[in-house]
Amino acid sequence: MPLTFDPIAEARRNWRRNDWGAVEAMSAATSITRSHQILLRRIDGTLEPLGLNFSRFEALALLHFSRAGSLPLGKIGDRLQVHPTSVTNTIDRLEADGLVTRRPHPNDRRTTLAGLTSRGRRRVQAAARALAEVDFGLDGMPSRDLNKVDEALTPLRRSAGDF
Amino acid sequence: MPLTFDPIAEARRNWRRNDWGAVEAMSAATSITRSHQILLRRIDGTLEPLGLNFSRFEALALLHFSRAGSLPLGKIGDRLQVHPTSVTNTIDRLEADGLVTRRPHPNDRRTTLAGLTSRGRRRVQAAARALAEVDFGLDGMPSRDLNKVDEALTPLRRSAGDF
DNA sequence: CCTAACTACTTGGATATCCAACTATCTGTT
DNA sequence: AACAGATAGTTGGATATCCAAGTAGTTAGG
Repeated sequence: MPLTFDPIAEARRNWRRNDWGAVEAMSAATSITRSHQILLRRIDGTLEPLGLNFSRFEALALLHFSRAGSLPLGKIGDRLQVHPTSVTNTIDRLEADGLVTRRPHPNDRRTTLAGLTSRGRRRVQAAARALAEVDFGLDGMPSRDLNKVDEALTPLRRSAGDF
Repeated sequence: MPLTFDPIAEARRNWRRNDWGAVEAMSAATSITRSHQILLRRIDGTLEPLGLNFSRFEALALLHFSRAGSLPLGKIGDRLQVHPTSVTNTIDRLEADGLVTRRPHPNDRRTTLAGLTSRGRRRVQAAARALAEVDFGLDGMPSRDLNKVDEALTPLRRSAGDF
């Protein structure tokens, strides 16, 4: 059941009334949290018929973009900013679905390479088409606003040491 | 290990090179996803010494703002936009920590009310102070940018039927 | 009334994420 | 050469979320 008021506007009023401070930051953080929730649901919904979710898609896309079509698991974690155990889990699932294969690194026996199968390559391309089709769940947002979001969030990502 | 380049800028180049389309939307969606990840980690880190996470804090704050200091579980789920089972889980934990209590609704025996204990009320106020202290993980972001994010994301939330 | 449809919450099962600890391997210093 | 410390990945344990299904209670139509 949809609300009849903007819950974030309401939260702003409540924070102000209680003198809890940092109203702008609270509001922005809550907006981001809720937007992420909306987007993730739409994106995962789009990918679900393809047997993927956003995490697995991101991993496949990364492999697709790589020269050799394969990368060390650690590299994947660095790029996607997720914990090594999450990479293990993601690649486990992709491997079980026949979309990637694990292979030992030729020079470093600690390292495992994940490589796209041809099935995986076809799948990630289909998934990219599907996501573009629905504008990543952002259809309806003018590209001016998309850029505003992007620009405004770049300093946050930089402050987290992303690059 | 921090990257030496912006992974989203890199993704934009890759999407463009592969003609995958919807570059602006991909970029914004990825920014939001990553920003959410950063914020949630900072916020949960701030709340952890208080025995809370963001979800539990949000539930407590909602109860604090309510007239009676108590709300039906379903109402909490509507406001926080989470699944009923998540509310059950959240309230279970808060109740185990002695911050809320469950009480039957006086008129509708299907309904359970969650109510703040005095411990819970003190806790949520301390948590709000802690979060304001660190500007919700957004410290360093100029409030102009905070407002830009907020404004730009409002149509997305509206499109999801939030209000 | 009484039954069918709806609503509120919980339980059980699946998935995704993180952390701590472990194994295996590599590297740099002595 | 040998060992201490770093690095790569996995396993086990904890938590949070969702969905499907179940239980209990309420409401509205015949």
